[in-house]
Amino acid sequence: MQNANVSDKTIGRLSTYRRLLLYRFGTAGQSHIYSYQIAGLAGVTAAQVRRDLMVVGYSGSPNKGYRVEDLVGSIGEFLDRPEGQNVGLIGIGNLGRAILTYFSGRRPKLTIVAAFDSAPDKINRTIHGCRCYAVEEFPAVAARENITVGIITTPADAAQRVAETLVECGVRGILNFAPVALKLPPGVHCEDIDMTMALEKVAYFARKLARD
Amino acid sequence: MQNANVSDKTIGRLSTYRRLLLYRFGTAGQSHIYSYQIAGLAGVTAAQVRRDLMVVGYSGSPNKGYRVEDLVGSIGEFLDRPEGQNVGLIGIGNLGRAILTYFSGRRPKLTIVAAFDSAPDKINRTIHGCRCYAVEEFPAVAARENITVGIITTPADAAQRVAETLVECGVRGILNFAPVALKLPPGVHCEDIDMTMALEKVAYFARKLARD
DNA sequence: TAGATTGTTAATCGATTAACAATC
DNA sequence: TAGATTGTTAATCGATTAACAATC
Repeated sequence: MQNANVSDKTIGRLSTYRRLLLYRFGTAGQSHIYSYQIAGLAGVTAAQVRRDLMVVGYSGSPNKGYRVEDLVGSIGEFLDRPEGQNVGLIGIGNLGRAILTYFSGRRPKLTIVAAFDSAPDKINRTIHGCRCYAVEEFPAVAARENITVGIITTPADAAQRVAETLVECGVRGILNFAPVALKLPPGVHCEDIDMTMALEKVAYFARKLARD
Repeated sequence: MQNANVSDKTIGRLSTYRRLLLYRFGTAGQSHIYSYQIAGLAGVTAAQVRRDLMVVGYSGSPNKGYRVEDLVGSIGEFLDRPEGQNVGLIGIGNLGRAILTYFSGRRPKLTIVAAFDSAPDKINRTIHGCRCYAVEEFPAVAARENITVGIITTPADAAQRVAETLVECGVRGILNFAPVALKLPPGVHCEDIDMTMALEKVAYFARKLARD
């Protein structure tokens, strides 16, 4: 298999490039784009962009750059599963609901097909087109809806237990908003988004920069 | 000035350690803790923890480890401004509202004191104890409330303009949820949280791991 | 062709890891 | 003391950057 281990950061940047191209393509509509133009939009170096794009196997043309349409297609072939992937969200609090709204229709190949919570008053409803279930129903729903990706927006103390359920049901990718380090077996990829940590970091550097 | 340039990642981990200690301290209540115990909770190595803690200038004791209470205090002295810092949020959409709720009362030294939007129907209200203003009022409110940190939850096309306003008003730290690379002058720290990118990354690796 | 770009290799940089000395 | 831990230095690792050859 080619490109057996591509850097986590490279995948992230490819996702960013594609979105910028889609946005740019819709408005400006230029047919070709240079690495330095993508770099300017994404806030990275042109060499970085070229190196990342080599990973997807799409070659640019010297002095003409990259064809926008083909490039978007190639990144899509590389990043997406053609038939799409279904996502389950666990934890229907304020953050969970915001994320349901945020991702609704944003990426055609990634759909949040079901949401789960342990509180009885939150289940058997529909939020932004997404059906809500009890956590106990996850195995059945995951199998029926073919859920391969999970988003955890539960409180910290419930996250580990939820993660274990997800893994047991065949989920290999987890986006974790709970502020705990999940203990997961090998073969499961977890991406953590810790908003409290991010805000404290920003506050620290703001304070430090203000002193100078 | 000692420790002139501490790694961005170190600051983030220190924030994580503190929260874990506060959580742990409240429930378990042990007076001392070893580096490997913190490491286990945070998902890093013990050597990493020791190196990070040296940055805050708090020394542990061989064979006894770190005093939990003193350690939390030392990290606080290092990370926080004693009188606290005020935060402004711009963009009162679903994500903005979720973040207002999420940070409400979570960190005593960091308070979101005002929210801003351009839509008339969203201003002059109070959401979770936070007053909402028109974006044009930002300079006046920021000066009055001493806002030094900004959270951007606007759509992508408004983010750069908003960021420039923040910087003009003396904000030195920005937490950016909009999926664009903000062009900022030196002396301003920006932390990006790109949820779409994170989900696409997770989906990619889930797909890749499922193939193996 | 000349010029500007792309693809590729070597050098640099920074953070992490591992090994060791110091300490209670 | 012996043992287990902490603080410190050197080695490793990986990603990024810079330099260069290839190409339209």
